Amino acid sequence: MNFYSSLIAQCAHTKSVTTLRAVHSHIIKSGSSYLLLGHKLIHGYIKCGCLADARNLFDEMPKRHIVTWNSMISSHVNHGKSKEAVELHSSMLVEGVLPDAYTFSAIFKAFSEMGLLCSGQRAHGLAVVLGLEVLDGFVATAIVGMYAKFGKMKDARFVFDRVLDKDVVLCTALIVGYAQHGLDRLALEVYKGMVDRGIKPNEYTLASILISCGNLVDLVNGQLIHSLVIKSGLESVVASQTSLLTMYSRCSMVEDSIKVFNQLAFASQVTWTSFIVGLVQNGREEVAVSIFREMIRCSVSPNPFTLSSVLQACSSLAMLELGEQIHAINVKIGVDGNKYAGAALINLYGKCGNVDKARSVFDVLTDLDVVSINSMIYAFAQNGFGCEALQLFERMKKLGHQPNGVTFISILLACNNAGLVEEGCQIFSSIRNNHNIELTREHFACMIDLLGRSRRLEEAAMLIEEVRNPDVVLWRTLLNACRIHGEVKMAEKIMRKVLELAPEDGGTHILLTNLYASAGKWKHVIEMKSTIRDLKLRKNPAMSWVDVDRKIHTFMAGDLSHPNAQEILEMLHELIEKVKTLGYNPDTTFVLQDLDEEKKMSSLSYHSEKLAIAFALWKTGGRTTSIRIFKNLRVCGDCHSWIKLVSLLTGREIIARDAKRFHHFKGGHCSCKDYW
DNA sequence: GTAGGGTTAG
Repeated sequence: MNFYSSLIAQCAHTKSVTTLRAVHSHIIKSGSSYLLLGHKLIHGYIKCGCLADARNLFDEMPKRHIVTWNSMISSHVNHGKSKEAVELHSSMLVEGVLPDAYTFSAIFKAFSEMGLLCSGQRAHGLAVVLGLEVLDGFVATAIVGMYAKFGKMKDARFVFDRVLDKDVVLCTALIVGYAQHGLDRLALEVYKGMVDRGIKPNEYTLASILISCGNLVDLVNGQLIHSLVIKSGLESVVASQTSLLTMYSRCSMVEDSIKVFNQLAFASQVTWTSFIVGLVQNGREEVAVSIFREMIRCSVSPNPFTLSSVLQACSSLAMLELGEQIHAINVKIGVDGNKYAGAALINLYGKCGNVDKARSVFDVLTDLDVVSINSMIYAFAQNGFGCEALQLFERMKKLGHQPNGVTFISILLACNNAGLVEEGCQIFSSIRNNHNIELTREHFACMIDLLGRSRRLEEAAMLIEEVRNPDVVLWRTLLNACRIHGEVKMAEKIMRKVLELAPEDGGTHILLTNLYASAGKWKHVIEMKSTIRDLKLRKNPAMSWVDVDRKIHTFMAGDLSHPNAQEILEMLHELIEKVKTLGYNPDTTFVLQDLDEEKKMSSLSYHSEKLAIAFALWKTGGRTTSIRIFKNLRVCGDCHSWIKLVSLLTGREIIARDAKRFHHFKGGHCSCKDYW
């Protein structure tokens, strides 16, 4: 018997499973009783990490000791098998074995991981009855940790306060709970209390309290803790360094977080990620991208946190190509079902006009939530896919996800961009009846735009009256609607309002100038232009750019300085003549200058988007099926009808992003259905 | 013969 015992102990120590299994079968053959050796074998299997072997043997045991129950439960919790741990715990109670302090210290974590609050509360009750709740520090910590995970901080605090012999681990558990639920002042208070009582914080405590300092943008305390980290000799501990980085970047001290990162001896996956996250949050996207590349070079694999963050950077920088590479990484490391990385990818593809790709990312997400669904609705909305947005909106409700304020902004934008006026009105009134959603300025802006553009100007104006302190953006939205419908009188009235709010706003002056110009009121145009000059307001020059063979080519209206200007002009004139045979008739009302008809015509021909498209068609020959152009202002009506015909003529898909939205031109039609 | 706490996200 002793011989077997020492053999098992040796196997457990060296973690040699094969030998352990051999010893196990030897014991069976020898006919020895399991009563004593079985427990030893189970512990051996657990030490080797073979929970399945341990469980099989455990189930065969005629009598099971509390120590073995505890080991079985805690090892399952530690291996992320909380479901099995909870089941074991129930069978233990059914067999009439009372839990002890060891059982409790393990089982509460399993309850919180399984989201079983009621079971946790029942177990807490039992711990009270057995007198183990606050007398044993381990048990108290486990209970505090469980309530903290459920966000029940009052319950956590209630248990904490009654523990007489508090130690650093118990205090840290409470601090972490507060920090993770935004109760950072309470976290600091507990921290101060523990220090006053002479309990020395360790790396776990400092890592958490730094996060609270960051959340509070409390640089003073943050720096104080930083010096404590150094004094305690914890500089080489990764977690405290990670928290330091995060603290500095939340306090907008990017340079300090870069300094911490550069001084690190070792960076874990989480450290790299935290650094990248901080850089993106502080608008340092380029640096974030280069750090990400370095992380990959150092063979540190990214996780969904990293990927979603660097994808955000790609979105801001419109780096579609890098985004596509990251998409490939998502698939490769098997996180393409992750909602965080997925939502970031959907945002990127949506922003770059690739709705099909956004949709294919969305379709493989495993765990949908409101935010990831919102991303997809927004991608549809941005690109004028109104019906698809509405369908998804219906589906989300059927799946039991409550739409939030962002959902409604996206869905109203979808209605707006697709000209779905009635649907938009219906949804808007449904938000009014839904008391869970607070109507914001953005909802009103969308609705005013929708009504205004469909010529329901009075209704739009009434809506503005409902907004408390309406801002320039709202008035300007209405002003733009007046411009579209040539409502000069109303526009002048609104103009006065706008100039009260923002007397030197350039955009407003330009809007009114354009309105006068399209109504042919050239006298007023001249007056406005001199006002604009006096105010030193400059209109942004119209500009388009196109990415051909990974190089960006920029075009300004009438600007023929491109090295290939000759070829571009030839292509442009050829296109114009060809689309004329398809019915294109240059519409000079879009020329906002008082020129004669012929000059107007040539000014129209050299709009920046026409130049960019002509260039892309010439440069790519027949190589690509789609062309993507970007414009800083809105695409004009003449160019819009011209591009539609060019898409028909050349059989290419032309995707244009203007200042407001996407236009997908294909086979002579545009996704905006001529409503924008 | 067993046990408790940490850092990254729209």
